[in-house]
Amino acid sequence: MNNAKIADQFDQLADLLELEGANAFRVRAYRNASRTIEGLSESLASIVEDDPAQLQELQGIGKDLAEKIEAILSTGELRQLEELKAKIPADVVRMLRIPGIGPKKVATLYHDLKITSLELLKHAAEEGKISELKGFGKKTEQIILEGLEQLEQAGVRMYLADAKPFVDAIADQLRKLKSVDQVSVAGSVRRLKETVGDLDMLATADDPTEAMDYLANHPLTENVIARGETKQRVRFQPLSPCMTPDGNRISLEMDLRVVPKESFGAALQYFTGSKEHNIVTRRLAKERDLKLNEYGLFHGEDPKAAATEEEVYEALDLPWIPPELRENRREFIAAENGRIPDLLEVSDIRGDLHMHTTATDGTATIEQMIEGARERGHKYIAITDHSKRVTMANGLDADRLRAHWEEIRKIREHYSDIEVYCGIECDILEDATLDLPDDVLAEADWVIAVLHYGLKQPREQITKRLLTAIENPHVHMLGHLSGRLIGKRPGADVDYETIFQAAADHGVMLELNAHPSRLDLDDIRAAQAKEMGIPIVINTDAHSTAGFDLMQWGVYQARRAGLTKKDVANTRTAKQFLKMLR
DNA sequence: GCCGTTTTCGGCCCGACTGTTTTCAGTCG
Repeated sequence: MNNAKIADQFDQLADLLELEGANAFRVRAYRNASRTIEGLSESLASIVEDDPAQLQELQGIGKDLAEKIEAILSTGELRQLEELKAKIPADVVRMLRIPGIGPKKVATLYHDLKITSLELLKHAAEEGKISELKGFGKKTEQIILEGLEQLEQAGVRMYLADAKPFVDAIADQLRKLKSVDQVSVAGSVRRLKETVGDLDMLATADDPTEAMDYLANHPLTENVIARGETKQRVRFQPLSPCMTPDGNRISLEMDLRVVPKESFGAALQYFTGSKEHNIVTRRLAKERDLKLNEYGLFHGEDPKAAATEEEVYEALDLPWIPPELRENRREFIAAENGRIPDLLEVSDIRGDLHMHTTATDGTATIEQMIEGARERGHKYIAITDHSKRVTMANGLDADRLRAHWEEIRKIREHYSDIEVYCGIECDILEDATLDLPDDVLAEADWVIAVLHYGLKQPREQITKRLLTAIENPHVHMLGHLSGRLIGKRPGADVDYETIFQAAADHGVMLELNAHPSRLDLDDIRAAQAKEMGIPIVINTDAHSTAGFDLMQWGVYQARRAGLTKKDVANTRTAKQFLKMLR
């Protein structure tokens, strides 16, 4: 039973309690606990094994929830959850996912109309039975019918890499409007989350009409969902490309908020979120007898801070907190201790240590890759083509690999301003052996060990395979660790705690693969690796020279993990980097 | 259900917008 599953049980219980009309703060307690658990770097199982009393030291976990965690760990389930699941049909919980419909309305539909499935809900709406209920009307019926259509899409998120250029472009367009003063992207895009659900935009203007009209009439806008004095929500036409692995197009929605100039900082702080972060900032305001909202920080009617984020945080006795860290994980503790990290920048990266050439599945030659890396200012690179098991990519056996390295050695003679290492992306086979013999690996400057096949093997076997690689003295780094893709296709089931401990013990580095759909090391795990002192390497896995440009997405992920220049190995000079190798 | 320089009770962030209302509850972020 891992942390994610326990967190999920608490989330499910929160949904069900909400439907039961439980105290809203009790529901929130479960959701808070779930979030705390998700953000934990240590597993609950090992905490309990160590000392169960430590559970109650976790944020938002008291006596009751600590007992529930222990019960889940020992019995594999949560009794209250099983009881409520038996009582309330799963489709009733699914109804909560319909936008505009919440727990109160779902409970009414369930209790008064005995609607127990999505099918019954559809029929009831079509027959006009829902609008007869008190508190419901024709419009609600319409919302339900439309919502049912979109239920498949609900909760679908888009890659940051797809969303960000789009939102940035809209921001630029809004900036050109006469009446608009400042514009900033906000929400999860500003926080650089790896995937985003909807888009948030903030503008300042004395009169919001022009900005709102512009967005409402934008060629990519499908329809306006809501429009008020200061806030407008629109749905865009389905964009391509989109994030779903099966190629579904998704419609994005954007909130545009327009506030007066003098409120820009407070509004940006509010609109950037996260919601959990804001709950804390507002509580901190309250403790100081102040009130924080999107218009400013007020003492009674007196504005204390509003124009910039910096002054809002300062008035709360906090340093400015980078948006990437605003998740109410550890940023407030860090801020109080003056330990907000100086986050990694793209320009800090000096080398890229994972790339392919025409020798296997790359589209550029060795020379072209070296030239491309030089153009981007890299001081060192490793050419790491595939090993033979990856037949699809024309993987290299020992003989071809040695010839390939010989060629690299010849070519690198011509470059004095960039170091080029002879590397290999060596597969860890299903039987927990490596795809190339030790004597070949020993000749390499740089060895990446990766899983490509047998990702569905049980956790024990996957973990054993990774341990084999870590224990091989020639392996320097574990490459895209889990094969994880964002979206529907799950990665391998890995015992991260064991792997990280072994990597720390053996001096093996971990890769943060910068490909936007394959950010293998998520921010929580990257933070954990940092805590354990394991060097992280951010690579692009470039298959062409254009592939080098993916580096920023890995850096964004690293920033969310709170990583600094010091935590990332390939910010070092070539000489320092080589020294770090075991 | 959690939490405590208002610590074992009584709080728990705050405002915009919509739909169904006649002053507000529900939902959302």
